[in-house]
Amino acid sequence: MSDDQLTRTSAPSSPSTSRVPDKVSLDGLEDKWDGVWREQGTYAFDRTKTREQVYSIDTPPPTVSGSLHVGHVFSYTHTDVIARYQRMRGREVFYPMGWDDNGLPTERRVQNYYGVRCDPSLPFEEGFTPPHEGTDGKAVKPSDQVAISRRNFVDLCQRLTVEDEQQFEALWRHLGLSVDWSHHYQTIDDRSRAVAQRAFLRNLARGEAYQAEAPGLWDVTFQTAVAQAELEAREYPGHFHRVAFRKTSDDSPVYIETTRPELIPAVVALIAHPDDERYQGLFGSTVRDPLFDIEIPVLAHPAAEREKGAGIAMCCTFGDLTDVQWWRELQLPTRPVITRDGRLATETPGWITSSAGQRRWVDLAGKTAFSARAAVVDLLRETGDLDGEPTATQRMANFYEKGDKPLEIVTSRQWYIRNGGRNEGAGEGLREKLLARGQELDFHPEFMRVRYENWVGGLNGDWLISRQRFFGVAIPLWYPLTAEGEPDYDHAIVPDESALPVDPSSDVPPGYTADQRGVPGGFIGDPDIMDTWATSSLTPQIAGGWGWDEDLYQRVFPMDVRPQGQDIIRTWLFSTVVRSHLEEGSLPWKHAAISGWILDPDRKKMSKSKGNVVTPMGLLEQHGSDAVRYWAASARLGTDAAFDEGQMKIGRRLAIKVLNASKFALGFGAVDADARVTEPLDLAMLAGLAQVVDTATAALEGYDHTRALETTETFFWTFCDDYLELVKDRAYGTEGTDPAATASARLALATALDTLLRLLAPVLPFATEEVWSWWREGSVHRAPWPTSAPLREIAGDADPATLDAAGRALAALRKVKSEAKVSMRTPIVAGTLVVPTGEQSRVELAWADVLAAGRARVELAEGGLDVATVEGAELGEAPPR
RNA sequence: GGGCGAUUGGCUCAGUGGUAGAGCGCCUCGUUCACACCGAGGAGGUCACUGGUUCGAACCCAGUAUCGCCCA
Repeated sequence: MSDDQLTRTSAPSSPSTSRVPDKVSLDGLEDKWDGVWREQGTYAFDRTKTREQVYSIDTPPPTVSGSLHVGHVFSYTHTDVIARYQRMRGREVFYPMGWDDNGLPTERRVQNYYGVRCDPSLPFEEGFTPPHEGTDGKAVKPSDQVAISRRNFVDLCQRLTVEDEQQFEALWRHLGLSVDWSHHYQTIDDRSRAVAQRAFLRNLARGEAYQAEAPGLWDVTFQTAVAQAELEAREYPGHFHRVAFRKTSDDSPVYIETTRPELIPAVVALIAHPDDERYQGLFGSTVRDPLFDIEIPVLAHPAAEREKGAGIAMCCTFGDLTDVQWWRELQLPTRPVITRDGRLATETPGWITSSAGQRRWVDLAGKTAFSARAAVVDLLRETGDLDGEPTATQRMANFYEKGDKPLEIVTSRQWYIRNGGRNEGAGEGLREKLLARGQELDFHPEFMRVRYENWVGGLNGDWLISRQRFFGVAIPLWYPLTAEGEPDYDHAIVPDESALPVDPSSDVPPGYTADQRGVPGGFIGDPDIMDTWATSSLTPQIAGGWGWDEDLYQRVFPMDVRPQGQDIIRTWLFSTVVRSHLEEGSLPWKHAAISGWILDPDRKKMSKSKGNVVTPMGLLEQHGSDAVRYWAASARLGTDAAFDEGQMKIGRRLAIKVLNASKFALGFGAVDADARVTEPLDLAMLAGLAQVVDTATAALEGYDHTRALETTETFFWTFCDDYLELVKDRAYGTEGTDPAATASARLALATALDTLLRLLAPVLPFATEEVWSWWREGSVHRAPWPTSAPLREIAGDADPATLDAAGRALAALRKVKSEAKVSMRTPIVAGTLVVPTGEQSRVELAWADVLAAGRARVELAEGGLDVATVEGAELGEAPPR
């Protein structure tokens, strides 16, 4: 530590040559340094630090049952650059890693990997052995899957995710993420489940969680309710069917157009726009449907689209969300025909009373929506009420993001959490408060804020959190059973917080005994689990120890930054803001750092389904982790980046350059203790470096790692190509060189290197650490971030332009040789170097170095040209090798 | 349909009012003791388009086109 303090405020201590290797290489640095960092606890979080001293990161927990792809490497590198910078700035960085192993992706992966499926009605089987251990990615057909109990299934989920997590950790370590691996969590582990359940119970106690029997979006494939945040609107092919309804008064036809004729038995009204002149006479009258003799009113509502189809719509239970709106606002009856498996009910609905209608229903009962549609069309052809042929159309339909059938709308009892989507009860004014939270949050880049605002502004309901799945965090409630054996949902039984996590399907609620489960007068557990976001929205609380390590929690919450992708602003970011607002009355973090997409060379988003994903580990091994990190760090937050292996090669080149230039700069042995930087060129270089330090620091403070890297990199290449060449002879102490000038060069080299290594450390942790180990104690990643003050102290009023001018002068000398097609070792024995007007005095300051580096004996003059040139150059003989 | 972002040399991208930049690629040359996973030099662009503001526009304003994304 004292060594670090020394380097920060004064010239670096003397480099020792003993540890500079003869041959340098990037190969093997990842394993070498990961091992050292692990052993020395380089990234261990010191929990004695106070909140002001801590920089805390709410790391995205990757979905462990998926596979990591290049996009993960990309965005996680952005976070790590921030983490490393903040650590060097002196903040104690809280950088945990979580695994998201809760939810449908894990369920599906377990089904495929082990060849099983969950049947909650089955009993637990001790010592169960699954039929498969990995199926090479091939899905086992559902009919061949072995049905097992929920507990057996969950056991397999946890078994598999442990294996996946090991692979993920290995990749992150290889990439060099400076995570404290002792702080890790799984979204399905006991603590996460306890946090999710505790937060839910507190929402419940404050009235922010409520249950409702309401129409909701339902996926018939997965047989679960779906929240607004999980919707995806997609084009879906269908047909418009022009169907005649009959006026009750005179049997004359009223034509409607529908894409879902199978819902005719669920019709509750025909609805047109109140201003639509065509239907003024019909409002208030009734019509009958053509097949089932259901009498329905014709009503007016402004949501009816006049331009669409016939301008009058069939309102059913429920074809789309507009139907739900009409049902609610016009207080229409409920006539559900679609069941939760997506089929029409088997029993004849009570509202179909005519014998003809009942006969027709028999043709439809139990059919899928798709088959029923065909059957209805046949019936309409028979009765002659289908006008013309159905015409093809593309309509927008709502899909569950992981599903491939359009969502149905079914009525069910579900739990909701207030999120500002309904302005009532505990949700009153909530939307505005959450919009204000969005204003409070620093988005990087700033324009990502509008995605948050668009989403919050467009919410049309509260957050539905119940999911009818098996693997997840259970809703921690039981319901008393009445004497008739019916659940009393209004008097939910809650567990004590100290008992969390609970599993209502096996745990017994307070005040009951196990044998009362399912018995009249006894109890029943809520069978559902929570939406995965209901847990993931609490990652700051989970990672921070909310409820089980309050001491830690108060040191890290609210966190400093949430890094994440732009695609989940509406889900993860928003839901986390909601939970933190409800629970803590604050934002969960100060900053949101939003990474862009990785695009393949055709500018398409890279994804597994497109088959263009590259394996991250292979990439790291091929190019080296520093190289891949360089590519990632070259892309700014919020900006999509091309997958560009060329950029990785440039990164590799830079990392190798760091090793080689360091070898040179450190290769002169110890610098005398009384050495001073005195030569104008050396002072100018350090003055330029001071500017770079300021620019890079300001950029990183503003979450602009790209600018920091670019500035540092540009300077570093000038340092290598010009400065090193210019001072080489002097640094070597070539015969006739003033020893003080030699000492000046050597000290300046060491000073600059010390600073450059620290500037590059966040992006190139392996190469910089390797070099640091040659001549420094401890880790560069725990060294202080450089400041410009000590550099300026040395450089005084030196002008960085001196180095630029000297570099251009040297280039002019090189050009002479290049155009003469001779070796750079060839001397220039005569001529005049003419530099642009005003530059002569600068070049003079470094004239001896310029002549030495250019192997030149020429005069110096200035003239009107804007580039330095050599006039009357005479070349000598290249010295023999 | 509304919104956000992008459009600069073959490629990937910097550049927010003052004479167009970098790297890669390309061409030419060079085994110099830090570096051939190298070095040096060079060629290459009417800054998507149309108007406007300004002494001056890649940059500001209005509109158009194309691409990507978000929301309906």
